[in-house]
Amino acid sequence: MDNLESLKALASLIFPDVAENETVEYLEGVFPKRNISENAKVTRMAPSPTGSMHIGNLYGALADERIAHTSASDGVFYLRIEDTDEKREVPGAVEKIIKYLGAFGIEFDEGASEDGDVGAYGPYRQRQRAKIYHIVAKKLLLEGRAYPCFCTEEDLAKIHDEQEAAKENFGYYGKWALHRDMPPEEAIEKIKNGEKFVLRFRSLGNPDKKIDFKDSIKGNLSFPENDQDFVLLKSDGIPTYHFAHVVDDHFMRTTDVVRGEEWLSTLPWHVELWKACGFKMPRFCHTAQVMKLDEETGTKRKMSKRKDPECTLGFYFEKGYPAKSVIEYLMILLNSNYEQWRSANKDASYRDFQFKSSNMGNSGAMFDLAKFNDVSKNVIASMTADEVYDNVIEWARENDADFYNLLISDENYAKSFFAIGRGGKKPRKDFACWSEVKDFVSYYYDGLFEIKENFPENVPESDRKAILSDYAKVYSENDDNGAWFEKVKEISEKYGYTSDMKAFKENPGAFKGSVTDVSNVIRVAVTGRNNSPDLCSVMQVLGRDRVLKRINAFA
RNA sequence: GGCCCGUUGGUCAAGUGGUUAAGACACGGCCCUUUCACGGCUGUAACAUGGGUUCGAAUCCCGUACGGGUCACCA
Repeated sequence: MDNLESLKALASLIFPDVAENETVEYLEGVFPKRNISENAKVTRMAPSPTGSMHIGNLYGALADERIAHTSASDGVFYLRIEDTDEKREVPGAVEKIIKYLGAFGIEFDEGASEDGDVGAYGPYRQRQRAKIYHIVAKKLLLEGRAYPCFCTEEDLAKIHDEQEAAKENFGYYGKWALHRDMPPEEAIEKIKNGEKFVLRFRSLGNPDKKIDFKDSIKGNLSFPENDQDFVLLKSDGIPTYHFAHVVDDHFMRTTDVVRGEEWLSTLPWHVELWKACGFKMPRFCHTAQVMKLDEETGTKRKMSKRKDPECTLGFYFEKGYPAKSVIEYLMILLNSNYEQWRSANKDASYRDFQFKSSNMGNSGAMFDLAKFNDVSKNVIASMTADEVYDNVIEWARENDADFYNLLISDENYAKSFFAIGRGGKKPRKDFACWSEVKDFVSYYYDGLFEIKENFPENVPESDRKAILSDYAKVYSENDDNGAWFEKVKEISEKYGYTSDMKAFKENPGAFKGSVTDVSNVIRVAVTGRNNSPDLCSVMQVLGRDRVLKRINAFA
C-alpha cells in the first residue's frame, strides 16, 4: 500500500493528541479483563444527562442492576455518563440521576458518583475519554476502516432529498458516500485549510446478506448487513453514541449490554463496528419499552413526559408512593414470574428473587395505574404503624407543612390510629400513597374534623337525637368491641331498629332499620362520614373528650 | 416508504404440537360483617386475520391487517 505514508500523515494530523506508543494494545493493558468469577455479569446504566428521569430509565436501571447482582456475588453494575451531546446537556442532571436512583434503592458498584469517579475502568464520563476514542479511531483510520468526511449539513440534506426522489434508502453509504474514496493527500489539504470534518466508518457490509443475531431477551434475530458509513467522531472530536458504545463497553469490560429496544435498528451498525475494532462482542439484552394507553386515540404508545404525569419520577415523590411500591411494580413488569414468587415469599426482599433476562417480556408493557395502586396498597399494608408514621411525616414535611405539624404534635396519638387494622393477618389496604392519608385520617384532628356525609336517611331526627343522647350516657372509653356492640344493640332494639341482621335481610320492610343504621348514626357524629375503620377502635383512639363532645353536638 | 420487532380477556400475563387456555389487577354476584377495608367463594371476558403443514395448531410456515421502533455531527 503506497498510500500508507500519506494515511499516517493524515492520522497524525487528525489525532495530534495520540502518541506513537498509545495504541489499542496499550489500552488493553490499561483496562485488563476483569478478574471476576465466570458467571459474573457486568452491566451498566448509561444515561445522557439531558433531562429529568422517567419511569423508563428506572425500569432499565433496575433490569441492569438485577442482572448484574443476581449473576454472581461479584457481578458489577456501574454508571457511565453519556455526555457526548454538549448542546442538550442539562446542568446538575448527573447528580439528580444519582440521587433519584439512590432514593429507589438502586446503587452502583462503580462509575460516576457524587464524589467523582470510582473504579479502575474510568473515567466514566465520556467527554473525559476523548483520548481513548481517538486511539481506537486512529487505528481504524490506518486500517482503512474510517475516513474524514467534509460534507456540510446542506450537502447531507441534498443527498437526503435526492434519495427521496430516487426512492432509495436514506443515509451515507455506497455511491452516496461522497468522500469515501478521497485520497489522503486531498483530505490533508482540506484539513490544513481549516475545513470542518467528521470521521466516518467505512462499511464493508452488503445489505443483500443477512446476519443472524442472538439477543438475550428477543431471541434469534435476523437483519441485513450494515452498509452505512455512519459518523464515528463528530466535528468536535467527540464520538457519537455508536462509537462510544463499542469503545466503552469493550474497555469497561461490559459483559451484558442492556438497553432499550430502540437500539435494535442500529444493531447492525454496532455488529460491524465491534468486528472492525477487533473486539469480542458482549451479550445484548434489548428491553421492551414501558407503554401507555393513549386516552384520545385508544392506542398504545410510548410513555410521554408531557401527557403522562406518572411517567416522570417526580410524580411518585409528589404523590408519596413508597419507593418500594415502584420497585415492586417494575419487577412485575420486568419478570413475568415475579408476582407468583412474591405471593409465596411475602416478606422477602425483591433482591432474593432470581431474576432472569429470559423471563423479560418482549413486547412493551402498558403502565397500569390501577394495578400499580393495588401493588402499592399491599406494600403499605405490610408496614408497621411506626413505618407508616415515619413515611407519612417524611412526605408531609416536604408537601404539607400543616399536616406535618399536626402529626408530630402527638406522635403516639398518630401511631395509635395508624395501628388500627394493621399488623394482623388481613391488614387493611386503605391507601396507595401518602398524599391519600390526610383525608383518610382527618377526623382524628378537631381542626380537620367536619361532617362530610349525611346521617342515615331512614333515621328521623328525633330518633337520631335519642340514640345519641342514650349512647352518650352508656358510653365508656374502656369498652372493648363486644361490650361496645352490646350497648349499640340495646339502643337499637329500644327504638325499633333490629339487631337481628339475618331477620332484617330476609325482610327489611318489617323493620324501621337495623343496628347498622344506629351504628352509622354514631359513626357520622364521631367521624363525619359513613365509612371508617372499626368504630369502637376509632373511639378508643379519639378518647373520651372528643367522642362525647362530638356526640353531644347532635344529641 | 425501507428495515426491524411484536399481536393470548379491558390491563399485566402463563403457555414452546394434544390443556376444560393458568394466575394477578379491574369489573359483577354471593358469603363474612356495625359501615368501609380485608378475606373467602364465584361470574363475565382472550389466542388479530386468511391460507397452508399435521391425525391434531395459541404453539410451525406463508400472506394480510394492526401496533411499536428506527432511518441525525441525539442518545
